[in-house]
Amino acid sequence: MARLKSPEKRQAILNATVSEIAQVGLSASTARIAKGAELAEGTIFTYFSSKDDLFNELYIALKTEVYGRIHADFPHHSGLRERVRHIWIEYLRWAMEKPAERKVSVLLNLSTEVSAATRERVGAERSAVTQALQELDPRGAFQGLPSGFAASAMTAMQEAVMEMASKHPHQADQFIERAFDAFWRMAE
Amino acid sequence: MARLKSPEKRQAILNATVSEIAQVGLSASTARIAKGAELAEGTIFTYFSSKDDLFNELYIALKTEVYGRIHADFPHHSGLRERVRHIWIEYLRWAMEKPAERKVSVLLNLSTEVSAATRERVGAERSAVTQALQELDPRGAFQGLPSGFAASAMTAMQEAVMEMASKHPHQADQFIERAFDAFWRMAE
Amino acid sequence: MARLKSPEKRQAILNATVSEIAQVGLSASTARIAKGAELAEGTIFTYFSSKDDLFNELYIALKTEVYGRIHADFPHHSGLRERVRHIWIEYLRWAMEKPAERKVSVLLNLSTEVSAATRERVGAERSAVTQALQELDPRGAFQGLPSGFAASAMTAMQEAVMEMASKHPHQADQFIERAFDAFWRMAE
Amino acid sequence: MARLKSPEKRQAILNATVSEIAQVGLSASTARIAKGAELAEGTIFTYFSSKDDLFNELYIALKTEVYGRIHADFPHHSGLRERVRHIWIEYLRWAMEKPAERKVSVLLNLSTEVSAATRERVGAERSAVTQALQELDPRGAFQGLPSGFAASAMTAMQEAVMEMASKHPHQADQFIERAFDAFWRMAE
DNA sequence: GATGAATGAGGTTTCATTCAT
DNA sequence: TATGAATGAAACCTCATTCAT
Repeated sequence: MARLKSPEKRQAILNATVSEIAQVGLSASTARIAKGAELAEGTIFTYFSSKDDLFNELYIALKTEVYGRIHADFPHHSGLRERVRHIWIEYLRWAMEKPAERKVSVLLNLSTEVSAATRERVGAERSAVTQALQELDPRGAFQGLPSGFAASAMTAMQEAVMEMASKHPHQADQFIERAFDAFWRMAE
Repeated sequence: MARLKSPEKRQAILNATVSEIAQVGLSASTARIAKGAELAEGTIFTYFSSKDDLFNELYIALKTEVYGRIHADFPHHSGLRERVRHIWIEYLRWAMEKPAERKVSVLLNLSTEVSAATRERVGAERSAVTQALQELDPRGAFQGLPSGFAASAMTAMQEAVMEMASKHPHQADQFIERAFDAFWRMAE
Repeated sequence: MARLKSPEKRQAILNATVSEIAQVGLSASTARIAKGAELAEGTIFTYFSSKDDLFNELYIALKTEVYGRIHADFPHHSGLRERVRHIWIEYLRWAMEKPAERKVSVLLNLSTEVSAATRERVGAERSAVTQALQELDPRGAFQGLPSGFAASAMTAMQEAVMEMASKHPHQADQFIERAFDAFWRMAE
Repeated sequence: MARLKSPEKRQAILNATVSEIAQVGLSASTARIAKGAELAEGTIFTYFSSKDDLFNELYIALKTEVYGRIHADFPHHSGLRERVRHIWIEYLRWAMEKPAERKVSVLLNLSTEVSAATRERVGAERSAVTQALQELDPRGAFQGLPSGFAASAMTAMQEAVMEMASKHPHQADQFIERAFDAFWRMAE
């Protein structure tokens, strides 16, 4: 048989895509991505049917990575605060360990190139997260705000933490904890 | 004497740019922007030296618009809560009245095409805002977090409000108020 | 005002297209066509929206040229033989004067790139030709064959003449006449 | 010993090539041909040294098929009319039974990819046909026209019959006979 | 021999920018 | 100043062919 499609090359392409998008934005070219992955330009298209497909698959890979991490040792049987804190921390740790991935994730979120179908596919993978955040909705200051607001607020506050933490990386763990306390005030 | 450059045309270009970017993202082409402004393709380049320049100028125009609005009837002599509430409300009103402008503003914020110099130039225009938000830093749950965190948190929370408000536009005013209460809990 | 689109350049593109297709077939590339027309690659696309459009327009131009020539001094009031002979001669003269045009015309006829709509548009331009050829259908050996066969037979026989005439160009006029006599035998 | 090249696979490639070219023209890709033959992309190149070679071999195969059929029960000892009629009928029957093959044959005839050498090789296989058609040259209306014209005229007229017959398939046999009568008028 | 991943040249088309008008 | 045709680099993608398996 001929060579098999190599998962390593596929991953190399995804990695190179992250790195290019992080540098130049969504206008990253397939030619430069190929060069980054040390592959021929054409090879990208044996792994992804089009640039669009590549971006959608990357979106899925990134989301899967974070949610996988969050679910890995999720404290399903702990109290709400503990579960929300777990989400808070794991997400922020990932984001800080992999700033390029996180930046690309943000850009893809805003992009029209990621299809609704792709977004839906990913939604399924975050059940425990979704549930915990839904429990926040009727609590504290979130009462009277539409369902889903707590989740949005959390994501939003995490953005703020990211920004700060990237400026003071050695204090990051401390910020993460303190900022969670701030966030939790809204839920009490 | 030669004709003068017309401020109306300049503004038409900026408006068309907003509308194009809102539709297709930062890959909006100068040709389509020109068509949107009902001008010839080349005319863009008598008003802006390059596409890059256009995007930077647009960034400035958008930021100037919001901050101008916030400063217009800013309650300089009121208490902190009132001043922060004013910023909160005015920004959100602008964002909801002009969703395309806001969307473009977000995209430009994330873009590498807007230079550091441009971002600095705009910083100067937000003195009252900056000052009010700095006063938040040592308060409530923001203690122990780096200076600037409160401002980031506010921006972030406003994102969350925007998202919700765009889904339930008729209740927007109510959300804005309630969400401010939630935010303010962190500062108490 | 800016430069106007120049009919000369449009024609230069069409000519270069003929010459390229004549040499390499329908796989002629836009890059080589542009070079042949001594224009930049991009310029082709200010005159034709796509390669497909170019080929369709070329088809129309070629057909219009022949039919225009045939209709120019068409003997509308002569007998059938004279009218058919006129068509026979004028078509063959054109084909022999412009062998590349004719070759391209044949290739485009067989090509799927020329749309049905384009073919119809051209049909309208050949009224006198169509009519004369229809008068042939019930005559001589064409009786009992479907309508349109005489026209096909004529085209077909002209192909044969073309082939011979291109091998013996100095006797071409003589062949054209004699071959018409042969063709006409079928109609008597 | 190594496996032998399989004549079945070679034929499968030729068949798939016919079917692809019939559908999309001479731009048929080797990848799609391979898929049509249910073989791997690379396998084509163990049977044919290049795409060009494949097309030339296909040309030969198609011509060999028709001439083989015509020669199979050729009435060598009959009169000229009978021999020409045999050629006429057998060719048209083949063309109508295998419209894709015929279409491809026409396209390859016009193509620059089929070399002069290939065309010559095939010429040898049509001795009886060539001879019968040469006997037509000095007859009837073909007098005074160059040698070979009768053969061209016949091919040409067959094209016309094909076109009509494909539009009225159930009357095809009848057309074939009647059109032969028309053709023969030129030879009387 | 058979496979299909890998290659990179070359295809069509878009686009920011220039410049003749 | 305003126009839009002209430019050619660069974008995405296809493809014949090679070669590791």
